[in-house]
Amino acid sequence: MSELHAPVLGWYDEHARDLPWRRTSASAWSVMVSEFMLQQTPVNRVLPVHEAWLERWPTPAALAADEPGEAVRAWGRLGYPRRALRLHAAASAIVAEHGGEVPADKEALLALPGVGDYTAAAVASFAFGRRHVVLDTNVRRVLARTVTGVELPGSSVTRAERDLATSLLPDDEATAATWAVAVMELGALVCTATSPSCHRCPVADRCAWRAAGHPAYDGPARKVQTYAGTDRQCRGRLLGVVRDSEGAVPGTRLHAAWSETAQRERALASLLADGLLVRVETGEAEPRYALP
DNA sequence: GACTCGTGGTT
DNA sequence: TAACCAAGAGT
Repeated sequence: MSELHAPVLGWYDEHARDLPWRRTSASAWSVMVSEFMLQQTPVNRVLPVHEAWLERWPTPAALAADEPGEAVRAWGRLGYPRRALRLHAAASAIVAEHGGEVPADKEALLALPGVGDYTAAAVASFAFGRRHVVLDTNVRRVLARTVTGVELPGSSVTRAERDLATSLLPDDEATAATWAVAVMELGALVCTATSPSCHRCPVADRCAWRAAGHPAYDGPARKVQTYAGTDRQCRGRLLGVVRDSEGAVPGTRLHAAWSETAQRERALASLLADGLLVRVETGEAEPRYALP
């Protein structure tokens, strides 16, 4: 038992947020939906969409029976709308291959569309109490600071990092599952990226980064994600036009949404390639575009 | 590994 | 205010 366990578990017991997907009444499907939505997206923006989603599609079968375009529409402005498409595809796979029940095995979860190492471990751990290393940006930051003594983890997960996380995972299955969510919560609420609240941290007295005097990050420059004027912004603008419309939208509407032709055409082509939009032949000269 | 893929709040 | 960042996945 690491000396980090007891204080972190105790802190979590007292300070954990009451999130819908954490309640004992929450289904594995609720947990899985939350994990898809939380990929690169803050909790506060996920909450209302998650609630509406579960009310409309309480099971994987319910979602699979609906059009993928409806998932894209219900995704709203969460961002990265391909996640909506993948969640729909994952629901279909769960119906086709798992009898409509979210699988509990990490390997089975990993085989689903849109489920990577993090999400597979998170669903197995949070929904089914399985023992897995759940390594997200929060956990990586907490371990980087408390154990390694640096402000921030590197750009990608290293072998050493995974070994460290594995060595800290409690042996007992139930304790391991609670530990996973507790470390994550500590990173989300206290050991935050830009302004950590060390005075509220249960392991501040044994934090290597704090003991070293909070040395600043000195690794390679972290990539800054620009947005204005990018293809991503253009795609978002175009998809938004169709998402907020009743039926198929004529190309002129897209033209009005983004004036630069070359970029608009490129973005439209990529949206069609991703399956986020489909071309609807009208018999007229001008094609229309709709959700799939 | 490096890149792409949305959106909006915070500093 | 421009930069930073938020429970990653897929190519």
